[in-house]
Amino acid sequence: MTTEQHELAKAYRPADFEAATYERWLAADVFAPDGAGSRADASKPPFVVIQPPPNITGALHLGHALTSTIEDVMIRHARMRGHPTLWLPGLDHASIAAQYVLDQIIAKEGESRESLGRERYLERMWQFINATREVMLGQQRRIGASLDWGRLRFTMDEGSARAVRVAFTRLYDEGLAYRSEALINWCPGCRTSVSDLEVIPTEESGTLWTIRYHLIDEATGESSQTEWISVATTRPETILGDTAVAVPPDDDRYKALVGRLARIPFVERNVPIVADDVVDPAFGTGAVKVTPAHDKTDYEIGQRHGLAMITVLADDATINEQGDGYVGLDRYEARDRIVRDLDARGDLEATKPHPMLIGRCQRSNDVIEPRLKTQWFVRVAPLAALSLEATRSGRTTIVPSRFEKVWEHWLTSIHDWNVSRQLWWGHRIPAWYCPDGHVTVSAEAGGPSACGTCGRPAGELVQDPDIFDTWFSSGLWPFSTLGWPDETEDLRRYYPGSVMETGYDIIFFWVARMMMLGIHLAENIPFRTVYLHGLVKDPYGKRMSKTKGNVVDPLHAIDESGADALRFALVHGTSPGNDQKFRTEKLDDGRNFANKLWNATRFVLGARPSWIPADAARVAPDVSHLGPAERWIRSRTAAAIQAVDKGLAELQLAEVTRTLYDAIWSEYCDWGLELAKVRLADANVPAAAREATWWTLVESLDTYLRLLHPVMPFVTEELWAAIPHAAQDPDLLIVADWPAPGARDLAAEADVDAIIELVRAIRNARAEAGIVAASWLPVEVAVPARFGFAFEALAPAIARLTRARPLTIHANHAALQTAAPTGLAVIAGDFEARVMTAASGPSDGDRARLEKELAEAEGFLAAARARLANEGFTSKAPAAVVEGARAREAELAETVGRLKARLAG
RNA sequence: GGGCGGUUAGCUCAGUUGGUUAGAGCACAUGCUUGACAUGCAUGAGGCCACUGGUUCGAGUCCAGUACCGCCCACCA
Repeated sequence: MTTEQHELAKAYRPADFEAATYERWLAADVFAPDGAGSRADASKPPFVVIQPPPNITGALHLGHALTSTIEDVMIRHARMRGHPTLWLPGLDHASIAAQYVLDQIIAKEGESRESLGRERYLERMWQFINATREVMLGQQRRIGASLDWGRLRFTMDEGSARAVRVAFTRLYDEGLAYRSEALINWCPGCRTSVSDLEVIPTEESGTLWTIRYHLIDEATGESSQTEWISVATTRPETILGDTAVAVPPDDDRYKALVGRLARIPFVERNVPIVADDVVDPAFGTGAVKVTPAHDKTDYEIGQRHGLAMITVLADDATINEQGDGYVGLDRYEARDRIVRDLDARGDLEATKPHPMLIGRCQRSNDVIEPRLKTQWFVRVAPLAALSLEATRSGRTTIVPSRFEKVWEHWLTSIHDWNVSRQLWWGHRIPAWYCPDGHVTVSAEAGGPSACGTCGRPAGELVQDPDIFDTWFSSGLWPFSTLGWPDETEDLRRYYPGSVMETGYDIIFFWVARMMMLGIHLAENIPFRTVYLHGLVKDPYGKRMSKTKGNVVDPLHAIDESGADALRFALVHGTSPGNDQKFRTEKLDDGRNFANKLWNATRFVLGARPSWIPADAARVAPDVSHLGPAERWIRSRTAAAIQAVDKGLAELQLAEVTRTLYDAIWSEYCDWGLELAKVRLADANVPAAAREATWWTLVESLDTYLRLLHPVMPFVTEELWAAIPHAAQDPDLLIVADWPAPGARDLAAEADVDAIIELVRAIRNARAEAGIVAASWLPVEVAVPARFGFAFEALAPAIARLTRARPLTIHANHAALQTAAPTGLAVIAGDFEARVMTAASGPSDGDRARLEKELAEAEGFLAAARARLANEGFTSKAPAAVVEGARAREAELAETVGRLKARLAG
């Protein structure tokens, strides 16, 4: 195989290659599990990630970028491990959200839903989404998402449409979907019903009015002027629909009134006084007006007591013909008028401010009105039970597990799902009504040929004008995208999915619905793992929103810092289920890291021993020529592989970036390259050894690029193309093999770590003493026998890093003291050194540093001794811990002794 | 009203099953154009781990409670 010699630019400029790199992946056809460039091992189980299809309403935000990145990390990792991977792209038609956006757009053009009419409105919608579609898909490509574009799906395409029809028909036939009049949440702004989940309880200051309902005199049948019952309400306009007054069952104040009648003002209706447990005697007057058609609790009271249910609001939240005297008034105008009129009648007893929760529409923010409507519902209890069984049995696990509690609670107290919406953009409910009122539900694309009950021809049937809740089609996503209801090869192979990844904010909207519908309709759980990420918040912990103006545009971030930097920033800050605060400085960290890696690679390429050809194929370093530094590098790389594997297995992705950032920057670059640099340039080192050093650098770099690829795919692909490859390597890193775990070399790690500590200590002494950084000074070091070999091997590098000239080695401390009675004293672990300054004896600054070190060491020593003096510790702590404490004590005592000796001398 | 999460350096966050001296990045201070990298290098300063009590030889870590912040759920009109 020929290695494509890729010239590396001097500076890291992501904009110069990211787009081209993505094109190379596309051209190689590596995203699809069965693509031409796939190196998947068909015998391995497929790895399927289910992506929440973003709403086709416009631009993607940071939350989308986070989702795409996390999923791409999972997919790329699985792909490199040789699994056939499926990550299916898609878009959601987002019926209510899309209509809301489009309504605002056409409003600016002076149009409205009504002025356009259904057909033209829908044409306009297609026009709109055709424009946003490419923009949104382009954004996903820019972030590097390796989605299988050949399988792109849209929730309004025919595949989804058919799945919706079949799913609903099946539910209907099984009695799990039904049409009924019930109290639903009505949004006057959107002119549609919405589900309970779409109602946002909002803390607001309202008013609590206490009003009088006069009792009916049992003798005369007339409204009494002396007897009344006082009720408290926050919504006086609903008086018009009152059909009872409810009191607590055993309340002495009201016992005698139960069974009597009260007169509702304005509409002059006589209603019963009933006793009901739900009434709290401590709230308000202890008596409550009952409006069954406009309040959830009242509705239940109404059902229990067989009360009339009178709807007084029209679809636009004005008072309808039931509200005698107030017809046509807006609900709030009617409220004001009614309060005034009550006051005028002398029936307004009290007015006081009242903090309360008001339900607002998630989309339009309009105040939701509960009201009676005939709607389609899905009976979810049996489906919820199946979903609970799936998580309880562990067939599906939720990460993080604390969300299982939330899941349990919601699914055990779930209400039937109102699936019909009085909107236009969406899947039409496949129900037809004949003039006799028969209902025919049909999965046929063209509708039923005749009424299923009486046989009237199709021409006489009228289809339900309503459409489905967006989440109904989203709920079918894991299987509708694989060809369901047909028993396709894809469905067999890729269902259930491996991981369903999304934000915790749509656990009920989407995750629970997929689970319920998947288990029932596709007859298996839709996914084995639910991974929930947190929300991306602004630097102050507030939700990002356009109205707040605190949004960070992912594309802008990519323009500024590169897609890899954005991905790094997002992954670095994420942990399962937890929100992250995002500040743009985080992008700098990612970009700087990529830049560091870029330059490290340039260094390694430039440090190639001249006799190795530039296009040489990769060879493993000759182990017989490895020095301590090389062994250390390899061992640290092996440690990184372990840590990264662990992080990925546990879905602790921030652990992965942390590990790699430290390993690459603080270990490989700061010490690995610095130590190797000297050896590579040292003419005294045999060629074979220098060769081994270089191949070690290449080998570790190669491993780090592979490990980092899932998180930072662009820069790693670009850099990988420039380094030597092994014969079995593919052309592209994206399909290269994931690194195999290697063995640690703890002896080498211990040696080099100790030497690093010495180098740091010498630098510190020099800096504290104010020695000019560039000056070279003689350094004398006492090297304990056990470090002898490693120290000698690394001596040239140590000399360079400490600016020691010459660097003289002594066999023991006594020899050092004799040879170098003066100079800056450096005591680091078992090493002791002297930096020979011109001055003789410890200077004041030197003395201060040593005294500080002594005080510190003495403090630790005292603590160690106290611990060991504690009989409880020595008898109860594990032997290894006690042993460690003893060793620690000895070491500290040694250090203290040497510091004291130095200060005395 | 019920439940969940958070509280560790100025800021953003790590901290494995309790065990030597609590870490990182950014910001800060000082000094460096050291032939990969100033998007950098070196060195340093900076923490009563929210509070109270308990368990333990030993607590940032486990338990109970408190405070504050955030979120979810819920039929006080």
